[in-house]
Amino acid sequence: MSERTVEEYLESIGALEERESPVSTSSIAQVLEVSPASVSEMLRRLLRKGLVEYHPYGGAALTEKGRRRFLELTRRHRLWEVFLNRYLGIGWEDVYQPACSLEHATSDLVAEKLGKFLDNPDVCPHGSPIPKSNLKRPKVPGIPLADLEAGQAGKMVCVVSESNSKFLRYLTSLGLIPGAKVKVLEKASFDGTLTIEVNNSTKAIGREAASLIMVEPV
Amino acid sequence: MSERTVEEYLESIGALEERESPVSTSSIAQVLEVSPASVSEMLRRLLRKGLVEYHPYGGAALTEKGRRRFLELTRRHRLWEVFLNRYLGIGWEDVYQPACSLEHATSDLVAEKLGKFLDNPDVCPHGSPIPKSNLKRPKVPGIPLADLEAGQAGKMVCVVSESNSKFLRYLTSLGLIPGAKVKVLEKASFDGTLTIEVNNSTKAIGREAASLIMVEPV
DNA sequence: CATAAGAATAAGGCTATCCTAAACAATATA
DNA sequence: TATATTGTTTAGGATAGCCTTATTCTTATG
Ligand SMILES: [Mn+2]
Ligand SMILES: [Mn+2]
Ligand SMILES: [Mn+2]
Ligand SMILES: [Mn+2]
Repeated sequence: MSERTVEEYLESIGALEERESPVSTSSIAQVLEVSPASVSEMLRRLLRKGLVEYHPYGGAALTEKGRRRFLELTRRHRLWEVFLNRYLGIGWEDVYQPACSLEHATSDLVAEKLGKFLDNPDVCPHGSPIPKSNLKRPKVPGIPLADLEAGQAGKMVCVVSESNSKFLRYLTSLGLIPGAKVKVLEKASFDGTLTIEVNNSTKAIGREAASLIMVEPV
Repeated sequence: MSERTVEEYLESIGALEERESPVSTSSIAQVLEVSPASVSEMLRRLLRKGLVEYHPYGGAALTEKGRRRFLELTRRHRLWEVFLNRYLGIGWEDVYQPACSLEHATSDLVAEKLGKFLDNPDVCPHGSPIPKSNLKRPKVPGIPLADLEAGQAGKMVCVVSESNSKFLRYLTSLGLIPGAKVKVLEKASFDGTLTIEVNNSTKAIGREAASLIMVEPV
């Protein structure tokens, strides 16, 4: 019985709910790289288990029970990311995949002890908030860097696409890591390409990429 | 596809090979709590994958490839046990189960970094040797405590039944943990029950239990 | 050596998860 | 509003694992 599969579905749905609610079959299919037909089938199964609300052709939403499970998993995922990064020295661009496996192999006891060992950190290496043991849904903070105007400055808080190694390596090369100070020098009115200043050096970044970076304006 | 299942089979077979070679269908069935028929089927599957040698009615043995996979998994399992025990403070009686899940969720990179972080320990919390990265099969050291004669003394090296929490808690209560000095004061000729001295106190232990404790005679 | 007991496999079935192709619903567009 | 496009579900089928029951091997024993 692959409990694992159910958990991956819950995680996708939970993450997608930040942007889209209810969540469409096709979004889930895309994230999980699975056919829409398989998703339909699974949604019926999750409905029977009381993990999602679901009306055919109407999309899905986590129930209270599903949401709790989702936050538990997110907490575990991000705690492992912190461990892998801080203690094993694995770069932020490579922690997502291993954490995505480890999260499913983590008992309540291990999760609790791991949290204590790491001193219950507030954020993962990508800057995303770690749900507390009380399992309140944490607020993703900040606004997209792409939304700043020329002249505005901000402090980077987190990145949205945590599993894309190539993108994260690219950000590292720009000096764009959580906590970095960014100032927008110019914003192309044509396509929104930004000229920014990070660490006293000037860089360019496309609108698409800049929309995945969350900053707190200062 | 549950790679996990294949791995559990390899681990059982590898462990059983210490005592029995080739390994019988029924032993595997017993360890994995699965029907003999299921084992037969799985052995054919492992054969096709080149992980075991297998002749119907003739039992199974790991191939070179299977053995390598087995040692890799054993190494991961025991490294996690060390981590759980040493850093998360989970007792030796409770580390087996979580490690048995984590081992399957451990990439080569994480295994290597974890080994380094832990300083490549030689043994797990139960005293069992941890295969090195070079994957040579380590020798289980010592002889059963049950084989000592009255008057003989030894140093405990490891325990054989690592997943039996109740047994391990019992040993803890006797002061029998790896490294402990034991002296056999008496050995009942009737059923081999031992009277032993550990930590300057006298205890009794049955032959059955004493046969699961490995000691180095001194 | 014949046979009974025990071990292993074969046969037939079940569920979870995935797929493709076909049918159907919702929506956007003319 | 009719129609084309797009999204979703159904139908039908596959595979991995597991089970139970029946059959076939192997081995121990008289
Ligand atoms: Mn995962
Ligand atoms: Mn993260
Ligand atoms: Mn395991
Ligand atoms: Mn151990």
